[in-house]
Amino acid sequence: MNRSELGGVRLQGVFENLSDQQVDAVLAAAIVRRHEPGEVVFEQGEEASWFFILLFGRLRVTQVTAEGQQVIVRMVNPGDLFGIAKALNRTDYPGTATAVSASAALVWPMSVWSDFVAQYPGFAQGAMETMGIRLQEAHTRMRELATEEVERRVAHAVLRLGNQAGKKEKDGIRIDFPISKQDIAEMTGTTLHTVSRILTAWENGGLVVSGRQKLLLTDPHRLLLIGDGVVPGLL
Amino acid sequence: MNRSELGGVRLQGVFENLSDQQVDAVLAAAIVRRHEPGEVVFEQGEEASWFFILLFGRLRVTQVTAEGQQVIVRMVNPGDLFGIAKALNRTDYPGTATAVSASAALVWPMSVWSDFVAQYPGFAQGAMETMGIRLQEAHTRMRELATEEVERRVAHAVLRLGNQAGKKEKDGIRIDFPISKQDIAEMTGTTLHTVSRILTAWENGGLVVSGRQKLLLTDPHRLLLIGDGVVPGLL
DNA sequence: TAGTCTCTTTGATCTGTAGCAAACGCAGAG
DNA sequence: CTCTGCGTTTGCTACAGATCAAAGAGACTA
Repeated sequence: MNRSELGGVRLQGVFENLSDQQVDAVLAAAIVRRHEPGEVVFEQGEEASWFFILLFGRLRVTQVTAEGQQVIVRMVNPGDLFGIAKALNRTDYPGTATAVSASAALVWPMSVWSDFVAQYPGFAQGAMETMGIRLQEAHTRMRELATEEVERRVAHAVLRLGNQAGKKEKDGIRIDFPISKQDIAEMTGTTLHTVSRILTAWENGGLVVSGRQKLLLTDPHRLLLIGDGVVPGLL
Repeated sequence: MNRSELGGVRLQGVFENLSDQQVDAVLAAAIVRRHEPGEVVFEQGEEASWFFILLFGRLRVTQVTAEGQQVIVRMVNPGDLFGIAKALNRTDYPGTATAVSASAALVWPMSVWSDFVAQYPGFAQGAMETMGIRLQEAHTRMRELATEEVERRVAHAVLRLGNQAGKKEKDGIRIDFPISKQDIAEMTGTTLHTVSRILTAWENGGLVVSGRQKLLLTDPHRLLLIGDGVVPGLL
């Protein structure tokens, strides 16, 4: 087994440039934590005492506005480094991480962060890479929110979900964790009502099959066309 | 003079942990480039051959969507590291940087990036800090775009401009570079028409004085209250 | 000083999407 | 198997803000 993997999970490059002994040392400093669906891994504003790599399962990272509206910042997928407040120069977590399916993560005390950065060049590099990816995703979503109408944003959102957490089935791509209309609304800056209307229109058009917390993309290609505005949209 | 400054400009921590000799070596590898208002420093999609630190002036970083709509991703202020495509693992620039006032920047060939990262721990650290700040800003704007109505977003945008590029005058805070309604619209995901209406309402309420590419914040405190939704807004 | 260009203002209309309200239906609990 | 709750659907209404249109006003140019 390649040491930059663990149980078949690619660890987002963080261990890429480490020797086997180094990987062992890093892993020795970690503990494993399991979380059931709905469990909170860490909470917005809480002191950032730990950072994590997700081994399996799925997390949702949210922020709440001053008025109490929730926004889903991103989903955390297996192999992802998360809870890295230190990389943002913060002492508290800027968001709340909640398990949406049964999950397990490697956990390190934040106190070892600086050591890891100092001792393992590949670690700092991996962390930077993670941030680069997130920054580009954030810019993409900013652009979408600023310029696209709701239906296109929803199309892009479900396609992203399909890429990150899609399980290929014979009749389409199934989103691999329970996802509600409310969730999709919080990813796209709209309401669950509008999401519901859009998805029923898509279902009638044969683009998706959606049920209670379930979503199957039956025609990703046409969804992409809608997302990119090449094609009018069904609502 | 502190070596982490240059001409009084704080260089965003990038040189923070370097010795004087190291700073000299880094500076020796740089050239200086000047740009007049309207000049393009680098263009979206272009091969990323250089990275920069702004010495003085002001730049606007934009992205254009497939449909040709422009979005202002951020403003670049003196001391800021920018054009760091390498940190995003990219070979091209993801956006276009345009000078909005007479500017000068230190310029390094991108080929030295890896050397700097390898040789100067403080450099990597500074780059990471830069990305951390940008990531948080991007999340803030995502949240705003997803949850706030236009007037509040515009309030937040002009306050940000005031903080980054505000010159204190006796009757308020002047935005230190030419800024059009169109610009503000592209920062907030709206149209110049709506921005114009909002600003005239604010001007009537004594919150700002706005002219052709000019903006003076006369009551930042009330603007903050509007931005945070504590107070209704004037439109 | 007139002329032109670009940025800005303002009015009138149109519409996408939020908000409200209520019914529906699947899924787990007892 | 029924009860209960939460996620969902759907109709109706309201309005923020986009769009369309056109005039106004600084600022630079000849």
